[in-house]
Amino acid sequence: MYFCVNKYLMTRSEENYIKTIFHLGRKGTQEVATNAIAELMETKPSSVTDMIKRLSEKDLVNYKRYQGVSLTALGNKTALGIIRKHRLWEVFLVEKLDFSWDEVHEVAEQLEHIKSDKLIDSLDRLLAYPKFDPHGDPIPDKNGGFKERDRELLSEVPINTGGVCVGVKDSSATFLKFLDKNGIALGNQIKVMEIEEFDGSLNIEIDGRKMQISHVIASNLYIKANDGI
Amino acid sequence: MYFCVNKYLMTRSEENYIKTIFHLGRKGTQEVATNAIAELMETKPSSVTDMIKRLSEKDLVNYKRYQGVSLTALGNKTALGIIRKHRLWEVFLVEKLDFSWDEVHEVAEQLEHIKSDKLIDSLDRLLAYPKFDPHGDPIPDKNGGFKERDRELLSEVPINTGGVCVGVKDSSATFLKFLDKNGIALGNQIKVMEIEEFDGSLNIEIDGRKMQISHVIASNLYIKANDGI
DNA sequence: ATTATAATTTAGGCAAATCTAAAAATTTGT
DNA sequence: ACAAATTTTTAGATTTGCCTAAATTATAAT
Repeated sequence: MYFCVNKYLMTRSEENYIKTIFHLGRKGTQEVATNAIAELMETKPSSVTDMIKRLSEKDLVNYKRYQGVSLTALGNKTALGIIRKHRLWEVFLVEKLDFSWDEVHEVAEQLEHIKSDKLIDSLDRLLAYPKFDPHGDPIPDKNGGFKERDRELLSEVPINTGGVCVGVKDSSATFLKFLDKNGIALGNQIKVMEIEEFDGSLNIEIDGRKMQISHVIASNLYIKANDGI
Repeated sequence: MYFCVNKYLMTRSEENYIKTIFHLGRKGTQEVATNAIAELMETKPSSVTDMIKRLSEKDLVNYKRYQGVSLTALGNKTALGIIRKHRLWEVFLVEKLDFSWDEVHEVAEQLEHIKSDKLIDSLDRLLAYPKFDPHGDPIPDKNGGFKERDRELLSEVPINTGGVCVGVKDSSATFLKFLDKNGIALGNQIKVMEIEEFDGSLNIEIDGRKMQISHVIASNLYIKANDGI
């Protein structure tokens, strides 16, 4: 068993690398490329190599030169701890401090590095143990466990499918503000009425109101299909 | 007027130095000594000198070699901003997350460096604009204004004086736990019954209950004298 | 299969924030 | 007032985390 010896010894930067490697590792199942990390973190590949070596020393990642990198069990647990904190803080900001969902990310990026088990567990309790963050992403529990919700991209479902909007794939402020402007929010009932062959845009009915959205938009919205359809 | 150009460009370490210089500057009205800063921050005088030069470059402190250091108007405003954040977070931890008053300091030391005006102003609102933190220290408002509450050390008041316990001078966990163990808390009515000549210890009546406390304890408790006594 | 291209790593350097050891300035004691 | 003690600063080194430029390895193309 791991005793998280280094849990409180990690620097901010190390934590950010672990988080990034976790996110990139989700997509493909294979090793994460140095360049991919560098691009996402807006840093240089050489800096990434430096850091990977340090993380490797600490047994947070598996690393062989030129072969990419992957999280160890300890690294994975660490990542889930950071993501838990990030998402709980996001819920706090929206629920308790009236932030909008496009404002939370930046502040949560700072708050996720605060080190105190008691703090985060108390926050969890204050928020009544939420299962999802404001963008519909699942919040790991204190042991790092979480289940991906059963959901599909709106762009992937057939005509006449309806469901509840439960999440966004792109959670950039730009996209979220666009959704606000167009009255699209989590919890809305969405039904696909028609798909335009020409450009893939969709005619949808959202909470009774008809509108047209581009394929790009649809491919960034998750819905949970209604039962029995 | 200052436009706080550097407000969001300050490092954690710089902020900690500014805070320390502020606290040391309160006591005596004169310049703060390098050694005093080093001792309080548990660092070496040479490190302090280095940092002071950097702070001086940024116009946060007045500095002349060998002459000690003092905050500029900008430095003072910066310090008050950090203290505001620290104390608001302490209130949050106690009021919303059920921390005890001896547990808040460590976590608040981390939270005080989070950079977001919206965050701290919303927090202020959530907490209903508290005027004092859990140790009875005043919380600066968003412009840095605050008034020291009218209060006296219990050790300084004459026999038969009574008042409400409104603060502690030493807010170390050790002292606070001692107070908890002995049932002394902010809000208690305290009256000085007798002062022992030999060692300066005090017989007091606290919320109706009689007890004896040492001079050291009394010199770390603030009371607000009852009106009309 | 060999070359061209792309990805990754190494080498060497820089800034922040710290340290130790030594030098310089100030303060104190008599 | 002058030597001794104390305080403060300088000089030079270290660690983290980043950079650029050059070298190395892997991958893709013909």
